[in-house]
This record gives sequence, structure tokens and C-alpha cells, in this order.
Amino acid sequence: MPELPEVETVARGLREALPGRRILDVRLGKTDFIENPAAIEEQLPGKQIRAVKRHGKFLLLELASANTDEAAHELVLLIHLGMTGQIVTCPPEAPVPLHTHVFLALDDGKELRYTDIRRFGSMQLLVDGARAKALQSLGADPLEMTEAQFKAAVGARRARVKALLLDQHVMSGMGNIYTDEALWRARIHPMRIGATLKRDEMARLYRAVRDVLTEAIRLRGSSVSDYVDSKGQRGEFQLRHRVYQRDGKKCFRCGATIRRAIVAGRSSHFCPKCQRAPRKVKA
DNA sequence: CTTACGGCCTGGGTGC
DNA sequence: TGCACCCAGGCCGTAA
Repeated sequence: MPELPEVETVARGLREALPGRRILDVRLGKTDFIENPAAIEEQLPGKQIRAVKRHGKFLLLELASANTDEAAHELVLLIHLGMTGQIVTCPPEAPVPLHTHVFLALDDGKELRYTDIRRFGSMQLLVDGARAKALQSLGADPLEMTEAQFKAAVGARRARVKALLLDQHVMSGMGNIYTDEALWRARIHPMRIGATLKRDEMARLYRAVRDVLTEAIRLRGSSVSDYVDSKGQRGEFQLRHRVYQRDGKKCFRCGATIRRAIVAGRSSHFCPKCQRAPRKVKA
């Protein structure tokens, strides 16, 4: 699933292929995941892609009018990959995978394609001030948070730490895989309440979140099911998973059996020995 | 304000 | 071989 490291890997790939390119043509398949498909069909042709940005799990393509005499509007294509979204550049004659719903013809002869089996992703064209509004409720990127900001965000809440790390308003970019992996590294049980974390636990968690995300970016993300980068290549961090989908197997640290439980409505994987359950919360 | 939960969507796996 | 069923989870809307 695309979480921060996967989206960052896609963004880095797109930065090599897109800036400076002009969009010549737009073709759409199913559009129920696009906020305003007509706007995309009408506005994108002729626009130049200026930059590729990432905010949490969102990709932003910054666009500009190719005509300099047109009034300058801030125009951004906001893309979320959901669970199964893939965004790839390829020659237009390359075979079209099933569930490919957006085709952008580019002025270098390549095509930018969006494929999304389950259509949990989303696409939205933001004009002028809409960008700030769309992103304002999202928390900071965990890789850009200071330890003090992290403590303030997590330590002030009575929700389970698993839910807090997953909450994009607390910090944006963590999903189920990296949340479980970070909690294992920090030796903190997913059901612990944020406000009850001790100083050293909070420090370990901050460290663990940053380390796991940084290492996952280095290995180009985790390809568990559908994830591929902008060149269609799989990541390798799934080979380094220590708990995610390893229930029934042995903990790499202590040899106990990894367990799975539903926490915050999500399947959660943890070592019952390294990550001690809180007393009051039922396991 | 908080947390909980159903719904969206498809494919892969399982059990009968 | 087919088919019903469940599960994966990011995010949003609604309910309590």
C-alpha cells in the first residue's frame, strides 16, 4: 500500500520525468474517484508541469499555463494513490494494464498513466487558494517534525498510539505497515494510550518512526501487493518487515511468536513479549 | 471535542 | 470446477 516511503519514491521518479513537460491530451476511463473530471479534461491540455511535490501520502503536480499572456492561476493536480493506485510513465504503445483510468499524453512522446484496481485513490484539480484549503487539516510530515512537535502531537492525546500514528491530522504519511514496524522497533504496544508514554518511550518512538521511514525510502518502499514506482518497479523494504503480516512467526528480537489483533479498526502485528500490553486496556 | 464503525472497491485466498 | 465468503486498509461520513 502506498504510504509515505512509497509516495516519496513515486515522487522522486516523477521528478526525473515530468518537470518541463507539457500535457497535450487527456483521456479518462472510470471517473468516480475524480472530483471534477470535466475540469481535468478541459484544463489540463496545454498546461506545463512545473514541479512534483509530496505532502504526506498526497502527490502534487504543479501546473502552469504554457501561454505567458494568460492570467497566472495557481493550478495543482492533487493525487492520492489510495490502496492500489499506480502512476507510471511509459511509451503510449506499452500494453495498458486493466483498471487504468487516466492517460495524459506528454510532449516528449511519453504517456503518464494512472491505474487503480480498487479506486480508493483520488484525483482533484486545485485552483488558486484551494491548495491550502485541501491540505490545511493534515498534520506535519513525520520526517520534518522535531521531537518536541512529535511529543506534543502524540502526548496530548488519549487515543491508542496505533490510532494516533495512523491519523493523518496528527502526522501525515504513516499507514498500517510503517505504524506496526515503528511500534515494534520502539517496543511499544499498539494499544498504549498516547498520553501515558514515558519520556524515553516517546523518544524511542520518534526515533523509530524516522528510522523506519528513512530506511524504507532508501529501499524504494514496500511492495506487498500492488505497489510499484513510477517506472513500474517494485520496492524492496518488504524484505525487512519485522512484524507486518508475520503473525505466527518468530520475533526477530526475542523469538516469541508475533501476534495479530485488531487495534483502531486495523489489523495490527506485534510481539507480545517485546511490546508489553497496557494493564487496563483489554488485549 | 472524542472514538467507533460502515461503506467504498477488486482480487486473492479458503472452504465446501 | 465453481461459488460463497472473508479479508486487505486509506479515508470519509455518520453515529454515539
